[in-house]
Amino acid sequence: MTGGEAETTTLAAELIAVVVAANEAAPRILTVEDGRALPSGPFESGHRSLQSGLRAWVEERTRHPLGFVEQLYTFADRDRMVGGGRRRTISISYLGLAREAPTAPGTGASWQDWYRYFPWEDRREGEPAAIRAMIAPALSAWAKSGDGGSLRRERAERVAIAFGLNSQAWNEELSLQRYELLYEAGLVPEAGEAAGRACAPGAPMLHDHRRILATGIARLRAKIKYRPVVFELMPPAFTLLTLQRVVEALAGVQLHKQNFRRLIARQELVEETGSMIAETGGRPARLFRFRRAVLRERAVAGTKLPLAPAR
Amino acid sequence: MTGGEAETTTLAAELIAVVVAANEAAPRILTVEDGRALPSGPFESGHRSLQSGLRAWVEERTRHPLGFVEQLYTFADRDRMVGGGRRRTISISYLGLAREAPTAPGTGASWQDWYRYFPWEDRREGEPAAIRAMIAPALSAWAKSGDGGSLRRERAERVAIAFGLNSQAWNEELSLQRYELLYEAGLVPEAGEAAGRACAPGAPMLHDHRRILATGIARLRAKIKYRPVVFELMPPAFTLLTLQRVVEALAGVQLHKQNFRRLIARQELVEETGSMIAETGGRPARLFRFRRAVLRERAVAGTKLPLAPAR
DNA sequence: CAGGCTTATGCTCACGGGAAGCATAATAGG
DNA sequence: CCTATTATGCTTCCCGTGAGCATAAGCCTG
Repeated sequence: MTGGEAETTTLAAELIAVVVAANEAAPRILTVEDGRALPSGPFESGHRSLQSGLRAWVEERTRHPLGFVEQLYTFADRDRMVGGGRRRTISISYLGLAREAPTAPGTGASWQDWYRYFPWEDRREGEPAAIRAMIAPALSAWAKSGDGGSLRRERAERVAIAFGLNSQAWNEELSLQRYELLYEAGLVPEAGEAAGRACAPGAPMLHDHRRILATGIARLRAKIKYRPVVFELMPPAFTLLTLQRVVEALAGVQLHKQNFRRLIARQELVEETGSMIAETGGRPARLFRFRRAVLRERAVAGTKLPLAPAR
Repeated sequence: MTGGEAETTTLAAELIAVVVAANEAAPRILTVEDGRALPSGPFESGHRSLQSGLRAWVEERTRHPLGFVEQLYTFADRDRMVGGGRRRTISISYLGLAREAPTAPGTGASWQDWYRYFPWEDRREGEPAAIRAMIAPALSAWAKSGDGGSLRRERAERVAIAFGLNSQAWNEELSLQRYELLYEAGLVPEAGEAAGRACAPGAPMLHDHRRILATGIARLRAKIKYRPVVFELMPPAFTLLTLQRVVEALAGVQLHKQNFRRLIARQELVEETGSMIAETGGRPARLFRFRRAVLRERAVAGTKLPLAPAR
């Protein structure tokens, strides 16, 4: 690993995208293969950079520019036989934010609610019944089945922290850890345990795409706490309640309304459009727009949302 | 980017490591080429995974295990001619934490203070003279030289935020943004501007290695605020002042002593070894060791250091 | 048209954590 | 014994956050 170009291995590179949109009801993700895979494809020599290849492709499908793109993680697949010899694939995953628009027909692309794949991540209506009824007991059983007391204790501790059991607080950023625990415990179909084994609710995906999606969820949930990225998902004008609903949909938790407004107001993230909207049957709400100026003012500094910092 | 294995491009993959150690005086980084480059090398087919290749190599040189390894960023180099055809190199950079130990002779590896490359990042003694005397004026001139008022304003704003000018607070996590500004403004040798142009102080590195190092610094400075990673850099037993000095060396700022201790104590990150040490000429200090148990207890949860969260 | 329902907004209060500083203890060196 | 230096305990002020109370302003129903 010192001298420059020694016997380098022949490799292929693949880009995988977690493209997120959102409405008040739920975050949405762009999928292919009838909802069973994330959009992905080879990194080609024509691409100027990793990111530009990804951008061009996604924008073509969604007909909307990706407002925000961020690298998630890079990993090397296990060896795969190609033709006669060995070749490894390096997969580079990205998180992108967009506005939902009809997908181009014939591409197999479609938008899906992300809680379809992770029902246990949605705590807006309180703890989902499936956690207490199935996931928690199954994970406890798995923890108890470990060899040796220290392994058992460690597993039990990880489960408690990740799922907020035993008086631990729920931390919405741990979506990846939760998926990994379920995988290790053989509670998701992707783990390929003996057929017939009971699995946690939630639609599976091909390969490790659900794992990548969990990574994207975790990253986005962490990011909205200190960067004004939610607005990439909002329409040009919106009410404060709509904004709150979208944040809640992403975070999977409910927020205190007055405090949410106070925080948004104090940071001057939005400005009034001047118009009002009355479509909810209640008092009409003012419409706001994102203050684009904050992107410059705080290009690198932060913002805050009323979600407790990750413990 | 839909169908699996279309015309994939032939690629090479390279691993680049930012390996950090630290003492009370300054953080140290592992370099090669007489301090002019970061250790790097091809990703070989023998490696089980990206990370394991990196680990093995570094541990061989430093004779110490890497306690903590984290991926930084992946990027694709511009096309490079290899033999007759085109080949692109994908570079995957990593941050690793280690304890400093003599490097194996003959490898060209050596440890260097990281402030040697980034003198402007060290504010432990207050704002370095070079910022006010040279960097700030040069960046202001660069901002004013932009075409168009909005570009000028944007540049001035970026400079002010990154370097804490105009009553902005200094944010130690912005080391990458600071380096990028200096690069854009042609104030570092790597930018390859017309020779003879005045440059900011600080030793340059080959290729884009100083940029990668800046990325590693930013990541580490952010990380120590919510994960107990500092202890990877500490000897088995240490005084609280030593711990504080190391944190200060990494963050490049001074901390309030009493508050630092209170925070460490409250989180139960350390436990007394029982012995004392008197080598400073003052009252003898108690020796502490890291409570390894917190790695399990808070495998995914956090810790806090008395560094203001990134605004 | 009154009353009820729903959503929007303003304001208060208590609590906890963080920033800064005061005060005291314990050692080495002249 | 006095001074310099470092260790440690405690207090005080301030501000952000969490949680609610109260009121405004529409729509809908009987």
